[in-house]
Amino acid sequence: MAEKEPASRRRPGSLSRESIIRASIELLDSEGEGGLTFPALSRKLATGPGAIYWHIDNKGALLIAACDAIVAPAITPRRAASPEAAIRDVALGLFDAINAHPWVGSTLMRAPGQSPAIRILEAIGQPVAALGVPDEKQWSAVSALLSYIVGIAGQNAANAQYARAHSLNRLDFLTEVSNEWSELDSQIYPFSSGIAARMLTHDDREDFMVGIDLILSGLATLYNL
Amino acid sequence: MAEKEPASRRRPGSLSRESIIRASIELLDSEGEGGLTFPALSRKLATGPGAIYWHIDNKGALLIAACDAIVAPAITPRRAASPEAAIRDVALGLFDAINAHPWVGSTLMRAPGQSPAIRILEAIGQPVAALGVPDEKQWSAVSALLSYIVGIAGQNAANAQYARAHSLNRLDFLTEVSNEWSELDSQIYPFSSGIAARMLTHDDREDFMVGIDLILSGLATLYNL
DNA sequence: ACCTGAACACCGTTCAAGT
DNA sequence: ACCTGAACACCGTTCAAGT
Repeated sequence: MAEKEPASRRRPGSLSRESIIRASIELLDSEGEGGLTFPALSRKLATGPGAIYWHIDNKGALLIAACDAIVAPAITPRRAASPEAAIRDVALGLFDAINAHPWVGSTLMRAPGQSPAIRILEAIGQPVAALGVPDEKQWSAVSALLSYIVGIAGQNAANAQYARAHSLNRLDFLTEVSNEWSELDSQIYPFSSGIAARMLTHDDREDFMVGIDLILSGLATLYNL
Repeated sequence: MAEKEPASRRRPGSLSRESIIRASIELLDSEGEGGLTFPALSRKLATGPGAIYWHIDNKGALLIAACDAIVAPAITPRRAASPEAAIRDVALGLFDAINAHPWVGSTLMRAPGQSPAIRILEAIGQPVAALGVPDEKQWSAVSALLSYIVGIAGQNAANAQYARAHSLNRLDFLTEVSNEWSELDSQIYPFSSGIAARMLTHDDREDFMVGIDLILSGLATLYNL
């Protein structure tokens, strides 16, 4: 029992990759995207920036690791009734996770091909294949779903970021957007000015799922599923 | 003819909002997303940072203005044969513009509700309405298309950014991604490791249009168009 | 092996001073 | 009205020195 920990005795709460990631997530959640800085992280961990660099490569890698720690549990597959249901589960799990941690949205967007994105690719790819989409069409189908999800994620993140920066709650934010749009010249922007009112009452989560359903429906039609 | 210019005689090539935006675009195109800095911009314009701040609010606004200058001409509506064709025109115009100016992708993503995004909303909203999508479903339909486009845009930007940072051309970049994916454990990542080979030959532009067609097809099915 | 913290290079923004 | 450029606050990263 003297050497349970790998080759070292460390003061309790000492640094580790995991503790750094945990502290980063807390900082990002409480302070927003701009909250993760090395000074702030060093303070929170009661250490110097150099110590952090011993455990991680750089800030980008830290962000991706933090993102991965949120994404992975959000998309763990439940037993779903059908491939469509599995895809909806993954999508909803991600949407809710990103809603709770908006910074995940912008990180996800800036890190295609990295491990969080690959997890999602896989979680969507398997049910898309099970759906019966022809082999050579699977990539474009999965890519469309992934891009759509990431697009929503990024915009939600940007909206949350804006609202935070101006310390607006959701309703105030929506009211502001709605007012701006309704003031657009209705000759030049008939659609945007006309849709402004609906901004106030729309449900992000429902709208998100409509997009998923549109793509799933398109897959069924185009490939006779 | 003495007072053609508004209330001032300026040395040729003097500062103006337009000249600043033009220089910014040149910098972003030639140096990538990180290329737009006030030191670099000041040097290019042979002035000091303070002078630039006389004409623009801050860096964010400058990025959005530069983005807008690319987006606006990219989506000017041609006479299209059908609403579907109009939507495809807008989507392709944007895709090509973002391909030529990858930084537009990440800027677009970070500025929802701003003028570049509203232009796109309008350019897609009008044909979606003309398509016959019921009034109360138009927002979710347009939002889905917009999010998909923005999602693709952001990922393309991130990929271009990565390739530039590692000075890889497109083929080298794809090869690297393909190799990474093919080395994934095929027990845990059957889809991703299986699709790796296709990475090398896929056509971004075609895949992008498949996504648009999936959504359009979904609209036709769900709303009996 | 792991941590400390000063130092470096760089950046966005401000502002008193000029014309 | 418009420009100059020094100064400020802040940040990511490095590294010689410690334990």
